[in-house]
Amino acid sequence: MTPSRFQQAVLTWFDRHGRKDLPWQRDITPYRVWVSEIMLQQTQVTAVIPYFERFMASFPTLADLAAAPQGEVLAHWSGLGYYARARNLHKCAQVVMEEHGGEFPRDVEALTALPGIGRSTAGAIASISMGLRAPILDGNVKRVLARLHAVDGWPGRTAVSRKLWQLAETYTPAQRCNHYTQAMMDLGATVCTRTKPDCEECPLERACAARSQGNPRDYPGKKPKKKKPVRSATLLLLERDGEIYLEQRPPTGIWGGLWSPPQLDEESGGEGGARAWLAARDLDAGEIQPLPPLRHTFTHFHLDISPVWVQLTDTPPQVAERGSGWYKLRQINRPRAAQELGLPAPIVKLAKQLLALQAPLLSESPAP
DNA sequence: AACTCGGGGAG
DNA sequence: CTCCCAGAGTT
Repeated sequence: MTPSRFQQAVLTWFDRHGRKDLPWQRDITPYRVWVSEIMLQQTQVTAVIPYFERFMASFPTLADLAAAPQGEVLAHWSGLGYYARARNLHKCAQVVMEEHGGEFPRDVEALTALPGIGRSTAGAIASISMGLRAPILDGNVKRVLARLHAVDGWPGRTAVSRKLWQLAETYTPAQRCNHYTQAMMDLGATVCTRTKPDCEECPLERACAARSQGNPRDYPGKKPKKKKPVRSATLLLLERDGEIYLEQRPPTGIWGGLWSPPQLDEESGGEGGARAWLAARDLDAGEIQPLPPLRHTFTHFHLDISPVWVQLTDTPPQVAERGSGWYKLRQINRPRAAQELGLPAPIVKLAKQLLALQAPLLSESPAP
C-alpha cells in the first residue's frame, strides 16, 4: 500500500468517524495539547477528561502553570499516577518560560529536549497543535502498524521499535498531518482495539497483513514474561504401616505453618541426601525408591519436586513431639483434609499419586 | 536493555 | 488474577 493511498484512506475515515469533541480538541493550542498528551501517557481517555478540565480551570495558561507552586500542580494530579509526569510538566513550563520566551519551540528536536516530552509526545504536539509534519508512535499507532504489516515481536525490543518508527515515518503525510495524527490514534482506540478489533469497520482492512492472516490479535507481540527460576527439592516420604510422616513447616517461608513431608534442598537432596537424613536420625534405611518428579509453580519460581519413597521396616522413629506425626494416606486424601490439616496443594496431589501407586501393590500382597 | 512509575479498566 | 493504557527517565 502506497503512503498516498494509506493517507487518503485514513483521512477519509477520520472525516466520517474520527473523534472531534474531546476537551483538548477545542481551542487547540500547544499548551492545551501538551497538557493533554502528558496526561494521556499510559492513561486512558475517560480517566483524563475530568483531570484535564480541572487543570485548565486552575492553570489556564503556560504562565499560570509555571508560576504555580509545585504542590498545587501535584494536587491536581492526585489520582492520575505516574507523578513524575506532573513534576516534569511543571518544570517544563518553567523552562519554556525562561528559555523559550513562553512559547513552545516549533520543532520536534527542541520539543524532545524538554522535560517529560519524548519522541512520540513531541510528534503529537508538533503535528496536532502546530501543523508540522511529524510522526508519532503511541500504543494505538504501534498496534495499527504492527497489524498492518504483521510486524512480529514485542515493541519494547529495539529492532521492533525501529521498524515501527520507520513505518510511522513513511506514512506520515505533509498535508493534514494534524488530522492524520488524530486519526491514527482514533483508529487504534475505537476500531483496531487490542482484544476485539472491528476489522469490518477498518479503512485498512484490505491492506492489513494480520487481517489476511486471520490473527490480528497476535499483534503487537506481547512482552515476554521473565522466566521464573527453577528450584528443586526432595520430599522424603517415610512410610510405616500404611502411614506417612508429616511435619509442620516453619511459620515463614513457602508453605509457612502448613504440614508436609520433610523437604531436602537441592544441595542435600536426592537418594544420597535421603540416606544421610535417615542415618543422622539413626533410622534403618531399607529400600529407597525415587518416584516420578512433579513441578509446582509459585508466583516467582518453579519448584521441581522429586519424591523419594522410604519404606521403614521396624525402627519406629522418635518423632512423637508436637509439630510432627504419622498420617494414613487415605486420611490425607479424604475430602477437606487439606483444609483441616493445613496441607499444601502439591502435597495433596502427591498423596493422590501415591495412593494410586499403592493400590496395585496392596492387592498383590498376601492377606494377613 | 531492563527497570520504574500507578491508578484504573477490560477480560 | 493478568495485561494494558495518547511513554519517558534512569540505571
